[in-house]
Amino acid sequence: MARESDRVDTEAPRARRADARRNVEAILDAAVACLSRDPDASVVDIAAAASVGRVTLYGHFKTRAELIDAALVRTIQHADQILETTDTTGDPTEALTRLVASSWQIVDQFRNILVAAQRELPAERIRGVHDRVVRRIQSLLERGQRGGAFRTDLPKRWMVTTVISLMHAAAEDAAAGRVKVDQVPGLITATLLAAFTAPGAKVPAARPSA
Amino acid sequence: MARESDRVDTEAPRARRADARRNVEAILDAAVACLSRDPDASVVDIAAAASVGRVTLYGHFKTRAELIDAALVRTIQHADQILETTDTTGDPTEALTRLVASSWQIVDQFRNILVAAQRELPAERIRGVHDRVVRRIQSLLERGQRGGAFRTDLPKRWMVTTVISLMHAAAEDAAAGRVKVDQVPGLITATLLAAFTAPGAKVPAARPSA
DNA sequence: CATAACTCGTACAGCGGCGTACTAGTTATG
DNA sequence: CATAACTAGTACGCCGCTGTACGAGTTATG
Repeated sequence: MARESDRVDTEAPRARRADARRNVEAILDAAVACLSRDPDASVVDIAAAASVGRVTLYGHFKTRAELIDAALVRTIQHADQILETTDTTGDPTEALTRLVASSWQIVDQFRNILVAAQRELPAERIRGVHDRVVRRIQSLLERGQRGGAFRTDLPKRWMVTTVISLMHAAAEDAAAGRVKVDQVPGLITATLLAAFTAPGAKVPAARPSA
Repeated sequence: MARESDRVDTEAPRARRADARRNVEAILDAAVACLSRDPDASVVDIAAAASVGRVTLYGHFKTRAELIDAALVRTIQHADQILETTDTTGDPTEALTRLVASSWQIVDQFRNILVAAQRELPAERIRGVHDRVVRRIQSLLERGQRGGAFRTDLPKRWMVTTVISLMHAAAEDAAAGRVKVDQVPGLITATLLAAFTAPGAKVPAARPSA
């Protein structure tokens, strides 16, 4: 079935007026900001933060779910752009280090958006939206496996899960002040590089990325 | 300040009537069951599941939060009992294997209770309740570090976070059908044993626990 | 068996969020 | 400049959940 929110980059048959487009942007910005602070932020909060009447908001997004979906898509696209500029070629261990450094920043900033989405949107929708970024991780892992840098005795799915879950866990620990933010990427990479080493092989030393 | 729910194993000044105690048990059972299915389960749902009037429920738990707190405590105690019977002596890698096998089952069953608690209860309360079980993991890790089995270049806190987060991630993957339940403990241990190997050292082979 | 403990159902009040009508006003755009 | 697009505000109606009050019935317990 077709979703309205598929028109993310395609445009409606009739061009919308300039101020309308500006408002939609403001609403999405506000949504991202509010939901990042509080995943339970209400439509009222978001409309207020966007300096827009609540009714106006409903003019652009039929329901709260649709709004959150749009905010999620926007965030993911933003993230994907950043990851696009991250060099994932060369030595897989170093590439993983770079990828983790970039990804974690995003995860840390926007994880609450994901929380909001998980409460409002069906699970498969969320997976669908994350497809590109997951694929990015997966293909790096596969390349590392083919080159012998990463172990091949674990399912690829599980390795991806490991990467993602450690980044989220680190974000929570950082938010709770349990670890210092600037040392987080180092912790994640040091852990992942070891975790992805085959039994019997020697664990490579993690090198700082910055 | 003192909490009402501290009277978990201590008893009230006046002994309560037998049927009252039975009802409280039924309510707690129902709460655990309902919240496991849906972390947003309402008081109505829980009362119904316990075959008890909603008002009766309120007679025992002043608020929804108090009920969830009690359900959480009950679950943790139950978990702690199971972990109590798990042998964490001997070779640390094997001990970790056993501990993960036991713990994961619990996490898989009851993670939704934690979700409910996280939405209703203050974070420090949740950490407080988990204290014993976290300590259990931590002391095993420390023992492994002293014996040279586990790396010492990562903060203990982070290693504990890694253990816990992988178990939760695995539980979600299992619930989504992304991995088969019976191979999950193996995946977690294989990953953890490698992750906890020092750079330059060889990763030990994971041995099945069952 | 008498009393206190406990339970039940219904009903009510409050809250906050969601989504919609309606009217009146403003502003971009051809 | 005329029209259509857009916005604002207010005011509803709806819903579900929480917590409380009441009055009457049941049951364990000394």
